[in-house]
Amino acid sequence: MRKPLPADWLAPPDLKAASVAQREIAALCEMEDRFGPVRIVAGADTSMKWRDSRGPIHAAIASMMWPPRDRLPASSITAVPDIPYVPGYLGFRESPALVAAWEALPEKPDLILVDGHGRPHPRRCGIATHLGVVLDVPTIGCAKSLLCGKVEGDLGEAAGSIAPLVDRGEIVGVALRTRAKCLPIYVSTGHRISLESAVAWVLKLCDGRRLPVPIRMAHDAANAARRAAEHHGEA
DNA sequence: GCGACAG
DNA sequence: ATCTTGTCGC
Repeated sequence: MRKPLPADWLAPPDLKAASVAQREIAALCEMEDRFGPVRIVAGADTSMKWRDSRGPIHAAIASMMWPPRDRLPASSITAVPDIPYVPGYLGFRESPALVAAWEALPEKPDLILVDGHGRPHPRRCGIATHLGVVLDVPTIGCAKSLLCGKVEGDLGEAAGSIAPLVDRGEIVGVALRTRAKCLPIYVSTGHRISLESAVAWVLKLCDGRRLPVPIRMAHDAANAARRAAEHHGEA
């Protein structure tokens, strides 16, 4: 059994305490491969009303069997976050709902691709790292834009091209051209996986798309949950 | 002090 | 973070 989670890791009283929690989580983040055979791979994402940073969010985790890629029923839940969106604190806004979605899953995934950064974060604790350490599950961060750091060198035009993402002298991730003639995505270690393995998994799961299929699946499931809630007269 | 800022 | 329609390129 694991040690019980510090309350501040998911519900700190203020952003000061949140920053302390992020440094604690970052210290426990593992950037080496530590997982067995992957039988189920998942994507995690949330949806909300446009520009409504205070209302409810809809979190979803969508899984597929690996390697046959058969999709499993997604787990989605609706909850009101403790905080609005604040750059650098996304984990505290979305992780509690994603943890609830995880707990509702009949079969737990062996690897989760998270919509957002892992290591490329001011305190090295993006949502992918946050969720990975809290759940003690291997996670990969996949973001569509930068929070911090800069891409070094030139990114090739071909699909599969990578360029290091450096922040304060540290390689925290890579810009990855998952598809020719598309903007790159930013891939990073979330927890219990190396950057090299993270890139390999993302490429395997993109299937001609800019974003990995599991993330797209989670995105669709979260949107479906939001529309279902709106259809019931909420918000 | 100023600017930048995942979702 | 969302939504819609048309349009363009491979």
